Parts: sequence; structure tokens; C-alpha cells
Amino acid sequence: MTKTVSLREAWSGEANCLHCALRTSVLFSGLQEADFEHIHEPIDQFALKPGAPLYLAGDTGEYLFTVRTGMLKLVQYLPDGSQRIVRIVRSTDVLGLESLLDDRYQHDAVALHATEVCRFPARLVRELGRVNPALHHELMARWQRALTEADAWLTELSTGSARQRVARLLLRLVRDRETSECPLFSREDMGAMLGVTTETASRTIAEFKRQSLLVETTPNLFLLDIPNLRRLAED
Amino acid sequence: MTKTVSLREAWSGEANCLHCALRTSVLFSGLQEADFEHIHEPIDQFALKPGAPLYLAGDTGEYLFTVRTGMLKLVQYLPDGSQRIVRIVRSTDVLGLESLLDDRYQHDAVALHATEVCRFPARLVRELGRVNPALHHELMARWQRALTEADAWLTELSTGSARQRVARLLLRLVRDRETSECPLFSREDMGAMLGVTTETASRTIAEFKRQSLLVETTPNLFLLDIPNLRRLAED
DNA sequence: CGGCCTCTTGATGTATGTCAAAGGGTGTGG
DNA sequence: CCACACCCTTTGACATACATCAAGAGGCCG
Repeated sequence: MTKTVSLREAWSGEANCLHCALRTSVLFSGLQEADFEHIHEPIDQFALKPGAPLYLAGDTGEYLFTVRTGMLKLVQYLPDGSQRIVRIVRSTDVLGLESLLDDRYQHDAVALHATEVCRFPARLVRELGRVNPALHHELMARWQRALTEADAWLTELSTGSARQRVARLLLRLVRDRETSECPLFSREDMGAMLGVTTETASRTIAEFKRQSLLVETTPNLFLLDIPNLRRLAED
Repeated sequence: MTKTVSLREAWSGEANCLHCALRTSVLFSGLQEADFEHIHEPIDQFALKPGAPLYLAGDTGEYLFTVRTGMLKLVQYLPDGSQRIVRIVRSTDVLGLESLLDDRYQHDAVALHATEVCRFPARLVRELGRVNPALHHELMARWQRALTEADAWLTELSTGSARQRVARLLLRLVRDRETSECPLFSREDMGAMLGVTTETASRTIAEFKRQSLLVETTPNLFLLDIPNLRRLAED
């Protein structure tokens, strides 16, 4: 029953955290050089192709992950088999926090685009967190961020008309980004994020394209008309 | 603009944590007797009437709260003024965790029934958490619990038909309870929890009553037909 | 080239939103 | 103590956004 994901094929080497390009913004940003000497367990990197699962709901969670590049969806299922995407995680985000509590993973984590992640043994993070206040604080901040995201998905992406939801999702994708260009998901995934059907997602996106709220500059790269989308999202 | 709640009238005394009836299940369950001697700041108790706010979104969060009895809703607002209830908290639940990070509160917290809470200065909890691994672990567990709840509200209460959502909400209210009787909320609140209108909530509850899925034993106390509600919730 | 998958679009049905009004309960002031 | 106002629930009539079912178009790969 409990199918487990094999990451063997996705392995792409051991990480060098001390010289990581993302070090100032990731989980370990608060660590000192000396702390890294206490890390004896290997921290591995993995590369995932679109659609590849990182872990599945119910798997024994012995690892946390940091996203280096790319994007993953966190998916939950209802008893009737329908699925709902409850969050997406992107560069510098952490996933698998529940492993710190010996929990099983709560979601399927599946790559949406080509994605690279670093993998940390939960035991290691637990031990470092016990003695290192900065990491401890960083962990709480990560948990709170996930919670804020979860709440926002409920209020922004599961409330209002389909057009409002799509508009809010699009705006969310480019928020805090330097460019207002972004790639889109499959219509099926968009539907699962917004609680609407694939067809409704497709119709809405198609309509936005016709109204030039959305312009495809390169294949699957869309430039957004932010002011008008924002107007749409709010009323 | 930022209206702050005055709890002056709700004050009902200082708590005695060491002899608290809930001590084995609350945030401080991991503390030893000796730890309590380090608590010099007062831990106050408050009693809230239905509809009374405990704090408002945007307030400077300097306190965490534990619910002793009763129930509160956590409410978020959209720019257009519509509101969404993102979670409810009940006996032994913690709210205001964001105050540990110097964040402002993310929601309005409003009593649904008569409610008693204990209030802890965030500074106190931060300090105890730094030196006490048990409390540290308990905090992480609380955060994870809130996150799991948030995800469940999205998948269970914001997905499917109105009847499914109402059924799932009702089942949730009696889960892990000794009795399958429970009080109900106003139809407006139910709507805000499920992402449907007040009228739809009302119609659905009225229909459930007619079908005896819901029997009012005492004013606003309902006995649930759990097996049939469960059947409804799933398909 | 054929098969498969996703996106799009159309036709139709229906659940839910919207607007409106009536009934019942509760509290307040005369 | 009654009368009135107010609020919440319920119900009805109607409108509509979205789901559902179905089919065609375009892209990708074996």
C-alpha cells in the first residue's frame, strides 16, 4: 500500500553547505562556520524532472528538504480520490518540517518544473536546533511561514469567483519577483489549486489571454498585466 | 486604524499553572516543578462572552493564549471586506504562536461560545523554550498541529458540494469527543468556514434536520447521525 | 504516420448565489 | 406586562456561474 519514492536516480551529488550560493537565505543561514564541522552526515542534492515525486504522503519522514531551484506542489487527497494542492514551495523554501516530529509526511510532494533540492536528515536538524538558538528561531519562522501560506491559500485561492481566484494565483506567482513574467502550470494543477475543474481553469486562462491580461512571450512564459489583474482580484 | 482589543473587562484572575487541571495537555506539560519557579511574570486568565474578540489582526502580538474552555474562530479578511474563517481553536489549543516571532497577529480571534483563556507573555515562552527542550518540542508540535488543521480545512471544508462540506464540518466538531452531541454556530459563521453563503448553510442544515441527520436535543445542542453523515461526506 | 495527451470550446444541466420576505426569539422601553 | 424593534433563521423565486459531458485541435513521441 504505502508506496515509497526512490530517489536513487535523482541523486546529483553531495552538497557543500558552507559555500552554498543560497546560504544567506536558507534554513542554515544562522549557522557559524564552526557549526558545519559538526555535520557528519551527508547532505545530498537531488534533481527532479517535472512530475517526479520527492516523497509521498504517509512515507516515514526522516528528511527535510530545501528547494534550490524550481517548484513543487504539496498535494492531499480526499477519500473519494479527488486531489487538492494545498501549497507550492519554491526556491529557498523548506519542506518536510513534519519530519522533525517523527511524523509521516502529510502530502505528496511533486515537482512542477525541473527542480533541485538539498536533503537534510531530520536527526541532524533536530540536534543542531537543540543547541543553536539561531537555527531554532529559523525553524519557528519556517513553520510560521508555511502556516501563513496555508491561510492565504484558503482566503485568497478558495474564495470568490473562478476569475478572482485565477487572478490572485497569477499575482501570487510573481510577487516578490524581479520580473512579472512567469511560467504556468497545467490546467489540471491550476484547478486543483483553486478548487475548480480543469475546464473552468482552462476557460478562464483562455479568456485572460484574449483580454491580454496574459501575454505569452516565450512558450509557457507569460507576461502579466498586473494592475488589471489586481483590479480583477479585488472586486 | 489599528484598533486594539481591551481585555480589561474580561480579566478573571491569575492562573496557577502548577495546579492547572489541564496541565498534562497544554503547552507547559513538559515543564518540571522547578521550572515554574522561574515564571515571574503573571499569567492571567480571561473569560470571553460569545462574539468578544481576544485580539485583532495586526495587533502587536506580545502574548500567546491557551484555551481552557469554549471555542474561538480565527478570521481573515479579503480586500473587498468579505471574511473567511480559517480555523477554530478549542480546549487545550494554543493561539497566537506568531507572537513568538515578533509578528503581528495574523487573524481576528473571536469567541464563538463562552470561552476561558490563559495568557502567556511571548517573552516568557521564548525564554523557557530556549533552555527547555520539552517545551521547545511542544512548540514545534503545536505549530505542526495548526498547519495540519489549516491543510485539512482546505481539503475537507473548501472542496466538494455544500452538503459534503457541512457534513465534514459537523463530523470534525465531534471528532475525538466522548459524545456525538455538539453545539452549532450561526449560519453566517458556518458559511464563512465553508466558503458558501449564509443561505446555503441554512438550507443545508435545515435539510439535514429534516432528514434526521441532525437532531436538536437541547436548544442549540445537536445529536449527529455519524454513519450517514460520514457516507455523505465521502461521496 | 498514428496514438496519446493536453488545451480549448461548445452545449446543457444544476448547484449555489442573489434578492426578498416571512416567522420566531429575545431584549428593551413604555 | 405588553409592544415594538431587532436579529437570525428559514423559505421562495429567480439568475447565473460553474460542473459535466462531449468533441475537435494542436503538440509530442514512439
